[in-house]
Amino acid sequence: MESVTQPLAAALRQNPPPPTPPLHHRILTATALPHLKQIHAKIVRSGLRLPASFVSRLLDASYSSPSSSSLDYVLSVLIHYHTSSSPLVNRSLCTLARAAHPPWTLATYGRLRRAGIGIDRFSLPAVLRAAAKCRDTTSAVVREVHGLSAKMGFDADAFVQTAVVGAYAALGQTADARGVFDRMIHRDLVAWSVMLDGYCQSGCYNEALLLFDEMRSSGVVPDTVILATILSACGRAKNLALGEAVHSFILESNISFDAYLHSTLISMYANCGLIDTAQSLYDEMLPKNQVASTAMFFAYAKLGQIETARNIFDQMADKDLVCWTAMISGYAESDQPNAALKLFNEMQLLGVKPDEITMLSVISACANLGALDQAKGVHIFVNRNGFDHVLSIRNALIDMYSKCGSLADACRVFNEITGKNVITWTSMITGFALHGNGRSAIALFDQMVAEGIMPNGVTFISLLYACSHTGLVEEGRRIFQSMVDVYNIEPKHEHYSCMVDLLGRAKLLQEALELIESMPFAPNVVVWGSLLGACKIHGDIELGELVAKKLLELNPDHDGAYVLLSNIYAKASRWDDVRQVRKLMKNKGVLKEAGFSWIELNGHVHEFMMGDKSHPRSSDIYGTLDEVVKELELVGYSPDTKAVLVDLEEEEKREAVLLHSEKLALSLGLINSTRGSCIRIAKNLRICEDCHSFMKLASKVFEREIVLRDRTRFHHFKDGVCSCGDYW
DNA sequence: GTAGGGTTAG
Repeated sequence: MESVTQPLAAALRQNPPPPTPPLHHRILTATALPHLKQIHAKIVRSGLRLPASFVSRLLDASYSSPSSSSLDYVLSVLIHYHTSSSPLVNRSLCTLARAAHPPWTLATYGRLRRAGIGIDRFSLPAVLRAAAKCRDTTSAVVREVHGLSAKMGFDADAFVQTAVVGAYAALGQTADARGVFDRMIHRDLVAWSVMLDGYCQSGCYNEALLLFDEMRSSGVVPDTVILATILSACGRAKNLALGEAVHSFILESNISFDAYLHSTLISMYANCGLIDTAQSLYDEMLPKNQVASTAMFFAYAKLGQIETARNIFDQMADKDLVCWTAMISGYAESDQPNAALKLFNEMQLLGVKPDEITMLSVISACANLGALDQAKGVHIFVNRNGFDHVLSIRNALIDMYSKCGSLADACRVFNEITGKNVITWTSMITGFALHGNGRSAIALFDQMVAEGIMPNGVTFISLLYACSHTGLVEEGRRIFQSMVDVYNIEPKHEHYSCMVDLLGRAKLLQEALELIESMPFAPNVVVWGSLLGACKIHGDIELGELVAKKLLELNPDHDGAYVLLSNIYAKASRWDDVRQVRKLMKNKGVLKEAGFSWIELNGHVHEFMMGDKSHPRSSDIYGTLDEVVKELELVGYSPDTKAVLVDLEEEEKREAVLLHSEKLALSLGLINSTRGSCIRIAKNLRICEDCHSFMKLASKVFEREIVLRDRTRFHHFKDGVCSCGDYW
């Protein structure tokens, strides 16, 4: 302190400002830190006593331009001026804890304790809040403060104990929080509220709802804060019955219907699928606030009514970060990654700074787009904006890189992470699975378990998927068994679906059917769909008909069922049956999802439909395609018209096959690349057999590595072979 | 102590 203030004081002496206002006036008005420090030094020298309000301003100024030297300064002031139970100490800790400098609060707390300065019932909650906010804190700090609070005799102090509950809950230690809560002698509404919210923050909505029940039976009457928390939990847990009960309770109790409750009700009904109820509540709301509007449009976005969502979004006068993020996420989840990225750019042009949640949606959009250059751009943005050490973001980056075809980049991000969680491992396992590297996926799983990370249900979906795409039948069976026997995870539809896929692909159709019949719950469309896919691969008409029937019983509009069934018939040249299925589809208004491919060149995404002529370089593309076909025919390529599933003349079929969208994308890629380089193509449906052979030959003849992402996996074509080993 | 946006799979 001396070294900082003395030169300034000296400067002051040498060059005193001529019409100096009286010292007491300056004490009352100064706000800038250097100025305050000068006055501080003067007062210290003059032996005057410092007014508390001045010290308080001095501290505020120090916190507003934080650095380690200003922290030292704060401490020296505090240590110099403290009294045994100083409100100033508490205020400092609170300010530090709120000012997004939680590690400093902890450091300050430690040094104050060492200096023997009073820590009392008011300082402990501030320290706890800081501990809970620190990203890397384990519960050790909370445990320490918790122990200290007991030692100091605050175990019956509702204020302190509520803070302990809140701190454990904020770290996700809901069991510890609940333990403290249960031992509290006096529980006020705030204590209930903190515990309820703690459950909700950790995603334990059902526990929250149970606790709410308990609260009501113990005669505690909820207030609006608690009701809002509970309604939100009902929405997230999709517990419509309780949500409606709470709604009635609010109406019956004449509780004032404030904006909080109104927005929460809208979001509860929307989350429970009652969009019309949500809409009429929203219509009644005047004025409509940002929260309610965001809840409303996000609900439409989740229902796939993205245009309705966008209309509400566009009508909003003020849009905060949550609002932008919700719309970006809405596009990302609705398979419109380009729109999501476009909106992200617009948001930034308006000067709105993204947070971690925004970035997660943007990264996910980029993953779905599958464009590597854009992905790298997003990664650079993440690094430049200080998101690079956030675990959830790094996890999302692993997924993004693997879905953009660069397993190497995904591995790099993975290897740099210390403190990997189950999502980190699962994302990497999924990466290997997507690229057909089943052995690596299993090896990574073993390593994960060896490092003491518990797999979850999603981990097993990825693992089984990896086995299925590599044909590792025996390993798949073993993993499925260990999931139940060793890890005690109940297999769900998704797991059975992967197993059916695994067995079905390996031509074990009967075993797959038996597995479905042995399921402890009714199979859904996805499970039957996996079996139908296998019937198509192996041309099993009889079983295929049966499975398609089951599928259509569950969902008469399932386009996949019709398409696969007609493919099965087409493969066997049963054109009458094909026509009949197509007629049925037409009558029912079921549309086949249109196939398209896209390719990224210099950060620009080019999209192609089958036979698309809308590209500006269309004539070059078709010219190139003709030459490519000629060259490939020299090395034995002949269009495999089995892939054409409509009854056409042979020549027409040949043309149809040659117009597949991925071939157009490849032609554009060839025009824009040189020998030895890599061409990356993505496709929304699965690649057909003819395009697969075409890509293999093209990779050899034109000396390009071709990385093609289809609906379910990656194919890396190089030197005439594909990484999938033709097993897909 | 309160409402709206989130990463792995599908």
